[in-house]
Amino acid sequence: MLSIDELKSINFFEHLDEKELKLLLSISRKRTFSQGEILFYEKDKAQHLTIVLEGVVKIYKIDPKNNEIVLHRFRPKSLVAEMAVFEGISYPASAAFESEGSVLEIDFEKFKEYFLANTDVAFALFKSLTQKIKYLDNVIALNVVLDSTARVAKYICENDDALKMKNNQLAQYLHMTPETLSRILKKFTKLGFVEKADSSYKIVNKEALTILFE
Amino acid sequence: MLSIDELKSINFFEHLDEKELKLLLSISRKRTFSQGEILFYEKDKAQHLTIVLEGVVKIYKIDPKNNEIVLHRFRPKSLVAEMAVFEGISYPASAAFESEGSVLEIDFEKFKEYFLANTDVAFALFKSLTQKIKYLDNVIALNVVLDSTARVAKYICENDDALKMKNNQLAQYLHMTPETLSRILKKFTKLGFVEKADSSYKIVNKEALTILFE
DNA sequence: AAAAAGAGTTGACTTATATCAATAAAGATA
DNA sequence: TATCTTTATTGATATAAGTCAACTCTTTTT
Repeated sequence: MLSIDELKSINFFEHLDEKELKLLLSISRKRTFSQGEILFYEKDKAQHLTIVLEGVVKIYKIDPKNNEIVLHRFRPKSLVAEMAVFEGISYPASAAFESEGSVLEIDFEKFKEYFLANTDVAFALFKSLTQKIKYLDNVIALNVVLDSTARVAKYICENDDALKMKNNQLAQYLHMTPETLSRILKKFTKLGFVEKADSSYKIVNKEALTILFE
Repeated sequence: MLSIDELKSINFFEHLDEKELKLLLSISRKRTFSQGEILFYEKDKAQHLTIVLEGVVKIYKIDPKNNEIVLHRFRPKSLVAEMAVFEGISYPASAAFESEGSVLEIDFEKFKEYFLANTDVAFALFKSLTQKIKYLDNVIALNVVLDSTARVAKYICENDDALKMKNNQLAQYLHMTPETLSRILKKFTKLGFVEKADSSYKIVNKEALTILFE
C-alpha cells in the first residue's frame, strides 16, 4: 500500500537512506479519503504528523453565523497542522478534503525520537514552519488589515488564476459575498482597472490596483 | 557590553557550552532603543536573527485608513520575525519599541552555519516557530472569524489583565473603537455577564461569555 | 434551437461598526 | 477642595458590507 519510493518522493525525507526510510515506513500509514470527507475537526487532539499525498485539503473555521472561513488549502506534499502536533494541543481549525485524496500519518512520538535530530529533516521542517507563518501573515494582511476593495485588488494582482475562477468561488476565497465582489469588479471596470472580455475579467491597469492595497 | 552570561540566560542557548557561547558572542551585538524607536520597517530586508532582551516590541501594520494594527507584542526573551530571516524575505510588518529596551542581533548566515545543526538550538527554534503559528492562528480566530461582541467576550475571558487595561488601550488591542468597546461592555453589564466595580469591570458570568465565542 | 439550470448582476434594505460631537466621569495638579 | 486634563460614555449620523429578491446573462441539457 505505502511504498518506500512514495516516502522518498516527499521532500522532507529525500535525504534519508534506505534503512531510515524503512524505519519511517514502520511508523507510518496511508489513509485515503473521498471528496468532502473530514480529515480532522477543530478541537480534536492532534496525534499524528500528517502529510497530504494526493488531493486538496482545506483548513477552515466556522464563524458565529455559520459561514465557513477557509484559512488554508494544502496540496501534495505538504505538512498539515504540524504546529498542533508539536505543541501537543488540539487542532485550532477543521480540515476536510475538497477532492479525493490521501494522507500519510506518522506516529509523532516515534518520529521525534528517531528523526528530529536529523539535520536535513529538521531543515525541511523549519522550511515548512516558516512558510506557514508567511502564509498566515498573508491571511492577516489580507483579511484583518484590508477592506473588501483592497482585498480584491491585492488578490487579483497576486494570483493569476483568481480571475479564472468562478466569481462565486473567488468571493468565498476572499471572505465576502458574491454580490460585494461583483460590485467591486464593476467599480474597477468603471475606473478602467479591469476589463470584461468574453465573460471573464482581465487586469488592464495593475499599477492602479497596486496603489489600492499598498 | 554583551556578556556570555546574558547569552546563557536566553533559553535558546542554555545548552551551549562556553566555547560555543564565545563563538555566538563573536557573531552577535546588542543594540539599545528608547521608547517609540523603530526596530525595523515593513519591507526592510531581514538581515539578523533578532531577540528581544529588554522592553516590549510591538509588530504592527498600517491599514489604508492609517490605523495602526498591532499583530504581536514581544517581551524578553523572544525571537522576533525569525520567519523573514529564514525565508530571506523582507519583513512583513514593522516593529517598534513600546518601552525602552534592547535586542540581540545575530548574524544569521554564520548562525546557520555554526548552530543550526545543534539539536537543542534547533528544538528551541521549533518551539519558537510553532508558538508563533499558534499566536497567529489566534489572531485570525479573533479578528477574522469573530465579530466585535464575540471578540470582546473571548479576549476578556482569556486574558486576565484585559479588564485592568485602560478602555482605550483594550479597544486598540481588539481592533475596534473605544466607543464600540464601551457599548459592548454596557450590553454585557445589562445582560449580567460583567459588573462595574469602582471604575473597572469584572466578569461575573464566564460561562455565558464563553457561549458567545464558541 | 429551445428549455432548463446555474451563475452573475442589480437594486432596495438591513446591520454592524466607525465617526463625530457632546457630555460625564475619573484622575491629576494646583 | 477646586480646577484642569484625560478618559469614558452616550447619542446621532455615516459607511461598508451583508441580505434578500428580482432579473439577466451563461452554460448545459434535451
